[in-house]
Amino acid sequence: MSKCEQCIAKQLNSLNSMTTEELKKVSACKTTRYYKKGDVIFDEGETLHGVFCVRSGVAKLTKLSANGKDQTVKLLGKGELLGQRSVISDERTNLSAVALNDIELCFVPKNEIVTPLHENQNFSFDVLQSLAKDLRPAEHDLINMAQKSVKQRMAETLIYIQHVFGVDSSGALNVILSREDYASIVGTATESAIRILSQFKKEKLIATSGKHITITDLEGLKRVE
Amino acid sequence: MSKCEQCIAKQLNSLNSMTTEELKKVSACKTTRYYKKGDVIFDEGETLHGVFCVRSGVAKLTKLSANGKDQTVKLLGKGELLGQRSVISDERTNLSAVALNDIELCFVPKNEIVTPLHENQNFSFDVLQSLAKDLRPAEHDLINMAQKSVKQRMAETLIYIQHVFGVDSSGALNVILSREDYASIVGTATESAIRILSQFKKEKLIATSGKHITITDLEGLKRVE
DNA sequence: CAGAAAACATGATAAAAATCATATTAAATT
DNA sequence: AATTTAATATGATTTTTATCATGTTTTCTG
Repeated sequence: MSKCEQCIAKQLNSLNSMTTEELKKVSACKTTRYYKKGDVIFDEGETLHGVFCVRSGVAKLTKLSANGKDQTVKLLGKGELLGQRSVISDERTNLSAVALNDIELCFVPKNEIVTPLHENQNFSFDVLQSLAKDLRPAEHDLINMAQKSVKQRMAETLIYIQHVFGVDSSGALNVILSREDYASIVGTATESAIRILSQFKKEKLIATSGKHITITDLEGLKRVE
Repeated sequence: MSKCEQCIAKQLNSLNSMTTEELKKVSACKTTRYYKKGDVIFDEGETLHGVFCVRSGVAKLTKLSANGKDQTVKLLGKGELLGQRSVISDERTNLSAVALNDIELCFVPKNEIVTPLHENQNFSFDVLQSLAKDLRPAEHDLINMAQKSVKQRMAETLIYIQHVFGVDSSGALNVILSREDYASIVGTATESAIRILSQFKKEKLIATSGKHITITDLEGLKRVE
C-alpha cells in the first residue's frame, strides 16, 4: 500500500504539518476507497468516523434545500479533505458528498486526526489557518449569489472550474458536469443553465460538444453581465 | 478597568478556554473602544493588529460587491469576535465592520491571541472547533440565497434577528435597522425590501412603527413563500 | 424651528429568471 | 440493434425582482 509520507495529495493540505511519526500512523490506519461516478460518499446528517482525502477524481458537496433542489456548495479535487469539519467540530455532516467521476479516496480514522490536533501544535495551527482561510471563499460565494446575475455566476463557474481543475489535451474543461450539475452550482433552474450555456456558445465564449466544454474567450466570459 | 476574567462577553466565545494567566495578560493589554452608530470599525483589505470582542451593541460585516452594492454577511452581538479570522490566517480583512448602533468593543492585540494559540492546546482546539462551526451557517446562507425567494429571505432575516438579538420591552426587535440595511442582508434592492416589509405589515405578519419592527405572527412568517 | 437631506413609500415599467410544454438528441439497457 | 430512458434544447408564458420615477414622511442640521 502507498505511504502517506510520500503522497503528493498530502502536500496540498494540512496533513503536511504532521510529524513523520504521525504520518506513519496515519499510513498504517488509512484505507483506500474507490467510488464510481454518482456514488454517495456520505450523506447529510451522517456521523463520520474519519476524514477522506482525495487522491484522484472530483467530488461535490451538496445540500438538499427545502424546495427539493440540490445546491452544490463546493467541488473538491486532489489533496482536498472531506469531512474535516464534522470531525473537528464533532457534529453530524451538514452536506452530502458525491463522486462526480470515478474517484479514489483515502479514509483516515478520526483518531489519527484528532489526537495529533491535541498534541502537535504545528499541525493544529496549520489546520486552524486552513479553516480560517476556508471562510473567505464561502463569503465570496454568498455575495456572488446575492449580487450577481445567473449569467455572471455561470461565467464565473466555468472560469473557476478551468482555473482549479484545468483542461485536457483538447483544451476542454477537465471536469465533466451535466447541465443539471451546473444548475446546482450556479443555483438556477436546469433549463436556465442549458439556455445560458447555449447562449455562451452562440456568442463564441465557449465551445461545447456534449458535456465537453471549452472556454474559447476567457476575457469575454469575464465581461459577462 | 474591567477585567476579562470576569467579563460576561468572554463566556460566549473561545476566550473562555484561556488559562487565568493568559486572561490576565489579555486584560492588561486590552483597550476598550467606543463607536457610534455608522462608524467604521475596520475596512476591507486592512491589516488588523488584533481582534475585537463585542461588549455591547451590534455590528455588521459587509462587503462592497462589484456592482457597488453592499452585502451584509453577518451581524455580530455581545461576545462575538471581530477580525479573529484575519488574525489567525494572517491575511488582510475580507470584510468591513460597521457599528449598527452605539457599540463598545474590547480590542485585544494580535499577540495575546496568537501566542496562546501556539501554547495552549485547549484554547487552540476550542478556536478550531468554533471556526469549524462557523462554516455551517455560511453554507446555510449560501443555500438560502440561491434557493429561496426574496420574500422568504426577508422573513427568515426577521426571525433570525428576533432569535439572536431578542425583543425590547414592547416586543419589537432589539436591533434597529434601516430598510436599506435589510436589503443589504437579504440581498435585494432597497425598494424591494421596503415593499416586502409593507406587504408583511398588510398581511399582519409584522407591525411596524418607523424603524421599529415587531413580529406579530411568527408562524405566518415561517410559512412565507 | 426652518430648510435640507435622508429614508420610506408606491406606482409603472422593464428585465431576469422560473415554469410549463414539447421536441430532439444522446446514453443506457435489454 | 432496437427500445427505453435520461439529458439537452428551445418556445411560450408567468412570476419574480430590479429599475426608474415621483411623492411623502422622517430625521438631521444650522
